[in-house]
Amino acid sequence: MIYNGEEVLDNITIDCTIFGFERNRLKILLVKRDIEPQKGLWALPGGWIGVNEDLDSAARRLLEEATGVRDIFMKQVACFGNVSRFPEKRIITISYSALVQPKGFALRPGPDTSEVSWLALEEVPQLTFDHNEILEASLKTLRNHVRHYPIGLELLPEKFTLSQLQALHEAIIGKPLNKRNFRTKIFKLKVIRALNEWQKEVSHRPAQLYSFDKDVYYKVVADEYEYELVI
Amino acid sequence: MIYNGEEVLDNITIDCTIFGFERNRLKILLVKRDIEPQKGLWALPGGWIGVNEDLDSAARRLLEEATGVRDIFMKQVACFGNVSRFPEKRIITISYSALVQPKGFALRPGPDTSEVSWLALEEVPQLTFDHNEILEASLKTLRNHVRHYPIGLELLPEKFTLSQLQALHEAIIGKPLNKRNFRTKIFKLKVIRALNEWQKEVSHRPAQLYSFDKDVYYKVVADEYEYELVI
DNA sequence: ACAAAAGTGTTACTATTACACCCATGT
DNA sequence: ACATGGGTGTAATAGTAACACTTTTGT
Repeated sequence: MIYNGEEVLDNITIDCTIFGFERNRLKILLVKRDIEPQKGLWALPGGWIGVNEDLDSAARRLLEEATGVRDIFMKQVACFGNVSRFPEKRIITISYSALVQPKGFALRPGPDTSEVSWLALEEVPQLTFDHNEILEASLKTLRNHVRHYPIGLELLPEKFTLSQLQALHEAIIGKPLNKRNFRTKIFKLKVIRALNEWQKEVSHRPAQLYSFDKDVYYKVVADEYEYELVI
Repeated sequence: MIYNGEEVLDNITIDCTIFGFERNRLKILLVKRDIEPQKGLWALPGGWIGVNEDLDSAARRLLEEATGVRDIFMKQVACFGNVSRFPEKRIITISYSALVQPKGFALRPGPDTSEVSWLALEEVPQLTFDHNEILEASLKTLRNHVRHYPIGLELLPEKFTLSQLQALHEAIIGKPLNKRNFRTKIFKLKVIRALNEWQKEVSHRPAQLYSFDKDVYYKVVADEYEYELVI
């Protein structure tokens, strides 16, 4: 099949669930579909895979074309391919997901989309096809991840306060955490480093700023590989 | 594309990584490929997806056709689709995985396979295409699972000893565990129940037999959903 | 009596939880 | 002075890790 001048696989697509964190809310990057079917509905950004394109590269290209968001590290989440998920023909969709800081990207709609925007998780409307399900799956994966691994390097600014980090965790898991105990836990992991800097111009005691220690962070995240029995 | 009289998608396949546990060794269900290309090499069981078949159903059907193993619960693991992974044309493979007790199944090769067998993990040879990678991915997922959730209901006989359960954990994570502490941990989870029965005809003190409490087991495994922050 | 594997007691240490409290800033 | 969040102390409880020891069977 030819699409926008390129030869693409005609029965497989990629869709991306991009999470952002802004003003203490978890957000999702969505596009407004500008072609039939389901024109006008919001959708996860994605599209067709080129015949000579690896899956990860296709995901990167498609995300950039549809939204302008580029150079981020996405991970495969799952594959959706039931017979009835798509109205006209059998299409199998591979979903990818990533975490980013919305502030860092200039959004720009692609050829098939009229709008691109970050929507707060609680305000996500009905999406095209089975995209709500795909989003749910990514969210579940993210929530599972945050239980066992540190998070935030991709979602927070370079320098952040402990309250921001806590708010991020709370936004993801959807419930409040105890300040004292949250801090103890985070410090124990040694993934963040206190800076000699403080918040400015806030009408309360300024919070100290922290940064992730990237070496430690990546090592801890990667110990998906060093197994102890936790259960 | 028509395959064995059925219309199938011509660029997507499913392959299954089935883990078994026997004589304290982790085993993999493999088939010997009997068609070109790569005839004679061992492979993960799988095949083409029917045009009117959901992914999960296709996985079940394909596993049964290729090996005789049926009625087991498989889970999707990942999707492999790089351009060069398959020699002749672009094929995308969705991998599924499950845990079973080898004893329970009569193996029977399918139309394209000359042999079916359980091979110990350490003895898995070079497989067709990128099947070694697919197996690695499933193994990694299994190892990750066993860190956080109880395991064994599908892999052990109805009644088992604590040493068997420990050996299973050791086989999966690949290192020895302390008996005392393993037991304390397992009991704390409340997923197993002591029976009023003991091993027979062993030349040492007979071990007590246990069973999984299925209700509790499934509840604990399913609390993928009840998030506390563990990190 | 001995080998082999099953099974238990105990202790030092670390982590978790739940509170209560103090601190620094802008208005 | 006070509201607002930032930040700390502490004590009871629970979980972890390591090691030594006892028990029950067949030979």
